[in-house]
Amino acid sequence: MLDIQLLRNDLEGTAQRLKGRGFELDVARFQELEQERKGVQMRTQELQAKRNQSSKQIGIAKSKGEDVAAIMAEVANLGDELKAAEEKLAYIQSHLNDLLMTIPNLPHESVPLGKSEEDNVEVRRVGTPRTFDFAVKDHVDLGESLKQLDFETAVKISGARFSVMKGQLARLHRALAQFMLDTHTAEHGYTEVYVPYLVNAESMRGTGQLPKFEADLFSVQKNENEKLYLIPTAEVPVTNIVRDAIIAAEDLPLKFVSHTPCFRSEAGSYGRDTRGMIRQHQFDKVELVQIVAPEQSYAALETLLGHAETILKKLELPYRVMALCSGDMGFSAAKTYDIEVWLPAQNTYREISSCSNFEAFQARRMQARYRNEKNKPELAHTLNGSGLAVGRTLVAILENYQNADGSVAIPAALRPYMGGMENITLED
RNA sequence: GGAGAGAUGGCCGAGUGGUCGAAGGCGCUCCCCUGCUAAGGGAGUAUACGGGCUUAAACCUGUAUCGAGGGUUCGAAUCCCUCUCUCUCCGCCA
Repeated sequence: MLDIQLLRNDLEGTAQRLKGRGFELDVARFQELEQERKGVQMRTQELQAKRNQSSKQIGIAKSKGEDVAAIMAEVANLGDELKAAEEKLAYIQSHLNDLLMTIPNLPHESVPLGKSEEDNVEVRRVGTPRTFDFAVKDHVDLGESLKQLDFETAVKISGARFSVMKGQLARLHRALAQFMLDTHTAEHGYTEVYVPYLVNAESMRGTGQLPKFEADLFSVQKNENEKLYLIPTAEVPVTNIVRDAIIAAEDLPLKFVSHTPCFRSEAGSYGRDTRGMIRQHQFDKVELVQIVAPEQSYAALETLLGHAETILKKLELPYRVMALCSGDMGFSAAKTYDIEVWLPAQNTYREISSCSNFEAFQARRMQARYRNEKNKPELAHTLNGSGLAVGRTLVAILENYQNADGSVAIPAALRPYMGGMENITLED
């Protein structure tokens, strides 16, 4: 959520900046609502002040045993107008709030301007894609011929965009998550957290998934009038740890890492990546979350990005870092880097991590604050990044480490998690 | 699932219809005292939003907020209704 003051003070300028990320702010509607709000709010408060004063006088008079009939009569006809004014104010404010909740974050000044993926800027490339002296298979062919990846059974159990893994491959999947968690806790100073996978609507609003993106979420009915949502990323429960909290300055930065499944209905993406594990309704991810003081958030974004990159370096997977352009960033982000891993079978780099600074956008929705030097509560900045998406990392390992005979070498960093095993081989 | 108790500021805790945004304590900030430390004395110390003033802050002023929402009333932390959560006991369960 943007600071409403920003819209009041510089509506045109803000609208212009939002245009840069492809969002058309309804300036006229905001102005209209805001003007109406001002008038109604002033009138409401005026009436409330009058009522409060009269009521106070009634109290004083009664305690002195005086007659209060005159004051009572005076205040009596305030009631209807006050009630109407209060209702109208609530109505206007809820509309203003609805409008505010659907406005995306402003891009940071360092974000390249652009309309789509095409305009993202490559920041660096690390590692060299391996050259193969045989025809590469994609992860689906590899996994299926190893008899450890089974989409047909997944379809039977659940439907499209799910997968079943077995044997060594299932273990490798588990090993990856363990390896990532261990690296971030032992080497990068993150605190591991275990969090709910079902969250309430308030949490989804806090990080920005609601109200705008309900269609992308799975939900379950908790009771007649309450829904719970399956988390699309650990970002939601982990960031909401600090919702409605005031954190002591000395406790910042907070650094959490969490391994969770993620559930996405991905409505609107039908037809994209229908084959394989790239785009699934359910996948595992290790997520990094930081809560920091505002002046530190951009430095924190760089280090968080580095933490995610460390995993790829240790796994010796070639990747590149992209700075997303204004038009390609997510709703809540002020700045985002994507890490893309090399996939030989697709002969291209594919997203495996997304690291963002949200500045105060989520914190404002969540009322997540800390005490600054003046001991005043101030909105914190929130960041997160995948460190990494486990399923896609598995895909990258299969494809990059494949051998001519269809077996797959296990990266050295993972072997301790695989009982010393060096290759994934055919299993029955 | 059954029975009971509860939810008040950063924390503890008083407050059952009126000058209550809320006693008292702890904590914190500033000042005084003290050779240092400890102890002591004094003052201050919620948040959000509106309006005024302002480059901004500070400040002044108003409104709202005592788990959430609704109701009664001129007036609600206090009374009524609904909901949520927490705790205790019982049952069940991994």
